[in-house]
Amino acid sequence: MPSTVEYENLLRDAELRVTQPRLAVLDAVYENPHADTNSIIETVRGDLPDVSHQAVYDVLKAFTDAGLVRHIQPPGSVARYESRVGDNHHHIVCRSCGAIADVDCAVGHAPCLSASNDHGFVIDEAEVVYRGLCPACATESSSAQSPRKESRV
Amino acid sequence: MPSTVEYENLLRDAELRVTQPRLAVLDAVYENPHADTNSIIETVRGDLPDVSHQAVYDVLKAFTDAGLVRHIQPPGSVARYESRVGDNHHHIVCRSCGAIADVDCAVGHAPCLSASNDHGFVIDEAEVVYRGLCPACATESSSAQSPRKESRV
DNA sequence: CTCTTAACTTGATTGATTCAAGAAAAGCGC
DNA sequence: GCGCTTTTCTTGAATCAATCAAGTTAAGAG
Repeated sequence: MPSTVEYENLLRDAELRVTQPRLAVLDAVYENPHADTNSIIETVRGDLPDVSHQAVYDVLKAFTDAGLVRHIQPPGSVARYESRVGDNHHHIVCRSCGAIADVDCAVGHAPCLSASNDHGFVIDEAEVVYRGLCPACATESSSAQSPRKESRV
Repeated sequence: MPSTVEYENLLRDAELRVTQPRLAVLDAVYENPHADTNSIIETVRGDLPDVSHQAVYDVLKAFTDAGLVRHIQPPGSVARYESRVGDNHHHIVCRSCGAIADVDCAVGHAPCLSASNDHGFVIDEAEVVYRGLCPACATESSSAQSPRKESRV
């Protein structure tokens, strides 16, 4: 949880003006990993009740362009944002509840960058989305041997 | 390009009723790899001008559930569909023009399934999205050495 | 040929995201 | 500190993929 001063420095280093909405959005993204835009808007309004949704959209776009936050788009979900940038990490999405967790690269160095047939494309990045069950949902579906109720999967 | 009879068999094998809209959608997906829903609707209407968009949505969902087609959601794009199913292949998306191509697994067997820290998730699939430049856009941006104009990347 | 059920049509609705125009305020130089 | 310029924010509307709902049609079983 960086301090306000640290947030201000982050903004200034990125050559972005320091404003209340921006500080609040930055804090919201740091405090809520993988939050969607709407959650961020609500979190921001906890501090600044009158911030417009448009401002948050604008700020998130500015942050993404500046590399301050990362914009991810898990299949079946709306846009989400995270503060962890600069490393090559991926995500796992729970099929059942949609929970998202960070996953470091399996192999130390960019793992899947070597495609077998790249069709002449110049590949510079590989993003991996793992699918599976989060601990809670996995426990639920495997331990719920009693067929009394449909386990929501 | 499978024949109509082959399409019919595909449908029957999947325990789906054979209808004109379904045959047309199936053909559209086979003929237009990675087409988005709207393109499919337009293609289908080339054969059957009065098909409703809702029918196409319904059919695509039924096909996806039955495993006849695969539903993909490249970041920054609407839903797309492809007929290549059953193998573990991935996609490369051009940053510049959005073109999509298939990419076989780098390593023969599910390449990135071994995450270093899975947070207790039970991982059963890994989908890789490669980002880069398609041959056309790569040529454009690298051969344009003259700095007269901003190369759009 | 009839019946049942799945599929399709029509029309409205949702909801994330974007667009547009004007008002506010950040940070510059003075 | 003070005004100026530019960016940022507010307000309000629009877009568009996707979904929902209710009624009609037609596929396939018997």
